[in-house]
Amino acid sequence: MSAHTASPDTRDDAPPFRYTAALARDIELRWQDWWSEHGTFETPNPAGSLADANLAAARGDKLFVLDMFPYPSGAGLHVGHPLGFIGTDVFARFKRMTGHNVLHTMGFDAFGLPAEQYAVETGQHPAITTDQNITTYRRQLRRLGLAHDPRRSISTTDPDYYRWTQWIFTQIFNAWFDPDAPHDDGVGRGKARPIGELVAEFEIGARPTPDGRDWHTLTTAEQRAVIDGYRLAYVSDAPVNWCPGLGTVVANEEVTADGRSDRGNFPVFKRNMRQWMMRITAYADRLIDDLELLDWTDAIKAMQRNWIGRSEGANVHFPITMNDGRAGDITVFTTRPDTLFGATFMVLAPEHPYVDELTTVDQAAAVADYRRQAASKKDVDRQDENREKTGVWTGAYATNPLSGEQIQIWIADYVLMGYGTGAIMAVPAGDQRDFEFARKFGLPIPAIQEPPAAWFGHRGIEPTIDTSQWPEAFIGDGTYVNSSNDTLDLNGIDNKTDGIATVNAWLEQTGRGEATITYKLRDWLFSRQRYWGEPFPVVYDADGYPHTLPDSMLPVELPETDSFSPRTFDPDDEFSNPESPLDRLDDWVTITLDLGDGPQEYRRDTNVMPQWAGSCWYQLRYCDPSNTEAFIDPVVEEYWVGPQPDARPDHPGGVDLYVGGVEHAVLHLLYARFWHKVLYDLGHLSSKEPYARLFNQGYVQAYAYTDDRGVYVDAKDVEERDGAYFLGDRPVDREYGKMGKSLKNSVSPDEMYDAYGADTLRLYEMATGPLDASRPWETRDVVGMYRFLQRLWRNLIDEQTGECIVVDEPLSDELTKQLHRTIDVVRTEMDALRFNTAIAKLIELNNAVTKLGHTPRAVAEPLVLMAAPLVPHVAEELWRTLGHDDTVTYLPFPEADAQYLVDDTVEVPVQINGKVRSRIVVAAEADRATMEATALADDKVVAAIDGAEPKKIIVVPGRMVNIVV
RNA sequence: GCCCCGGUAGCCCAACGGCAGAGGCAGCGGUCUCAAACACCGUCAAGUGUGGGUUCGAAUCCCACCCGGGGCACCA
Repeated sequence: MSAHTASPDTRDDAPPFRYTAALARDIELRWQDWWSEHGTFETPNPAGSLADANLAAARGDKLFVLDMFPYPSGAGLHVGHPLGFIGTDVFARFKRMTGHNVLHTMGFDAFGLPAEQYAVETGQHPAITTDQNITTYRRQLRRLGLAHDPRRSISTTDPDYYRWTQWIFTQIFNAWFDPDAPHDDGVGRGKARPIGELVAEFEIGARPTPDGRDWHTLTTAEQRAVIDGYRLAYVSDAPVNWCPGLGTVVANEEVTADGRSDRGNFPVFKRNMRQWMMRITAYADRLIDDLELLDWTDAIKAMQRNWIGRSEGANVHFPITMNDGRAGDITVFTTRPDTLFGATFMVLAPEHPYVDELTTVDQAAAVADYRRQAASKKDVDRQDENREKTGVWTGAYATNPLSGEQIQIWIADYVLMGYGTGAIMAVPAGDQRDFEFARKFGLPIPAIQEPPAAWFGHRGIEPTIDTSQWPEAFIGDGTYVNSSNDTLDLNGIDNKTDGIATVNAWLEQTGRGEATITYKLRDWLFSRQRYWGEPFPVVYDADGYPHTLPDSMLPVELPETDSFSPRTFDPDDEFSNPESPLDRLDDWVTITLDLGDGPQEYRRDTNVMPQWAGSCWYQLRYCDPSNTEAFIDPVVEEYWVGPQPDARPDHPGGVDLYVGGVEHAVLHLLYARFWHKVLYDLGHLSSKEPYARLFNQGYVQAYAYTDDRGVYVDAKDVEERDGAYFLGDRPVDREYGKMGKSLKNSVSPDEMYDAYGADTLRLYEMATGPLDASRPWETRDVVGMYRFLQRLWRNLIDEQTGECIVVDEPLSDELTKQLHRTIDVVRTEMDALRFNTAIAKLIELNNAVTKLGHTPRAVAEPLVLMAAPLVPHVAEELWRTLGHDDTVTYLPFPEADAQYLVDDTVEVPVQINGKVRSRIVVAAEADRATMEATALADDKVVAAIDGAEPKKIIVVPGRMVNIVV
């Protein structure tokens, strides 16, 4: 529907000074140059290289507005990308005009898989493609007229930037998590401390070594091993997600629900490998608890809570006897210790280490067979909920610690080794999976709670504790039955909370178990076997122990090489092995350094960091981009992102407004919060959270079309005929989805600049709906905003001569009122990011001016100033035309005079029985009695009531009257 | 299955529990034009997804359900 994007004014007889696309282009390019030359959007800092403390104070209160870090894609921008960028720009510009020192800039998240994949596809070095893409992005963003401070724009690929990413890594590596350390604010415990303090505790014997030996009797290597086991960044040999199709391992957060990589959609396999991990699990509680301090949507908070998956319950020890006669116990994790009396069997994951030691001779063949089957299944398949339950008995028994009964030990693949302890107690009466399993294998299902009558009612059965009558397990609050032993009695308790507390106390008292918490969150797999990322600032000594490099040796620059392509494999080749491109660079890998013990030969780490590393702290660098002494000056940090106790006593600090899509809920947003908290704990930051307020913008969606093979075709080439859609002669099917490359439904902003100009595009994107709503792109609707700008222009400028035609005459009372009401609403709506309603009010005011036939200066000037955040170029031009010579950027936003916001008289509806039957005009401050009397005297009301006696009369002063008859 | 978000005119969207309409698109009629496009002026348009409930009064609050979008899911 390329025809739609042609400019509406293609004729050649347009008035010479009409606001056309060509004129808009001229104005926009001119002002963009002017802003650059004058450094209009440069924002002063309180200290450091960008300091101008006086100017900062003059600008007003600080405000940090941030867009999610864009990846500069090779395809350039489409009109969906800038939705959030324009929103933050309008907000930031508005706030500048209401007395704020606003920090707003944009850099590039240019390391990582997408950038590298693009380079591999195009056969060019990623450094080249990345530079090109950033250049394209900068051009397209500049063309939008975004008021960014260009001095603060950074790229994660700049050595000056990743020097500090590497420095932060060394901070994390050289730190450990002390679960007992009190927080700085005195509330709660658990924080990161420098690793040196741990060493000191071992040395003076304040902390016992893991195996109890005296620290000083350990060999140096043993001491290293102990210390490394505490670090927040550590090398671990554990199950990781190996993705042969990408040639690298990836984090849990990068694996989709169906077991594939979120980049490239390749299969992912669980494999034991030696990899760098980040101990994010240590922060699980704080990452959940501090969500309370954040002004984020409930949806995002829920996603983070869900991902961290904190689950409170108890570990319970079930005594067993091994095949060799040794006594032991199997520990299970349960969230329902109150149902322990109903545990009639136990299920181990097939991989559980005790299986061999428990399986009886009779069952050995069946168990071996089952384990083989389970091993051949992928995790994804094992987790398909609809699968029929399978499992085999090991032949062994455990003792239920509460009932004392002997219960069978089974293995089944619905129990996962990676969660809890890899073993469960099965309570078939109280857990649906266990219920199904017990039914299938004929295991006992004793009732341990009596469900409420309603439960039976819903299922159409009579209340009974004979579970053979039950269609499913009962989960909820019910009165306990069959739940007592000599020292514990739950019978009669009617709710879970009390039941759980009672059992937990008994477990701890008797040593049979203890209350505990488990998490779904795993440690963050941090190394990638790729080229295009930050090298680890790590070398290994002759004994294989890792050392971080001192600050003076940073950055570790990514070595130049032409063989940057990773070794990738058949995506299904599970048993392939990663090969990092840096491994091939022998000259680089081997290095002689003096790390304090004299020159020695070391081997560099050849992994690179994941894409998410650079985005964990970029907003801090925006604050202080050229600091060579620190990643951020503490004074600057406190100014821009420090806590604001005036706003609320427990304000955590962080960016004032962060706008981006919802897709980073458990990736970037979780990792960034984690790094921020570590840096806070180590005393480098005053803020404990990176993003105080998060706003999720909607997506721009568009129709997409598939041909008869189901392949997407270019939406631009599709035509509509008689309600059907065709590509040439071939009919195509219409779909609808997020604009982008994959659906081939992108519209480029360049097309919009050519047809209408950037101001129209900005206005259209903001007018189509509230910022958090997804909306369809309709190119043919854009013209509405273009017409508005043309009318605004025509109200101020003669289209034939280009002269300013505003007149100096007083405003009518009516227009004065409308102006002040508009100001009032526009201020409120812009402040709340509801630009669509602000725009509607401006159009209304402009339409009123149009009707006047001439434009008084007293309305023209505030109209231009109010439009300025939305359409900055044309606003600057009109402001010039009005005879001023300053930029509108820092002019005060118009203020409404309260006296014009109230009416002397109001028209209010009169309802009879809730239906509007008439309207009356009363004084605005008329009291109830006056309104009631006026209403009852109204002709239509008299007629409607028809002599009936009102039963009740409701009067809302200034609003309405309702007469009930 | 569970958790979020949303369903108002042909379309996109407004509406402190109080007159369903601010704005835009499309449609229709007109002005301009040889004609058209552009521009301008005017105009039409739904009773708010469905069913209950609370209330003097419900798009708005509550309950159940339907539809669309997003997230999570043998998590013990």
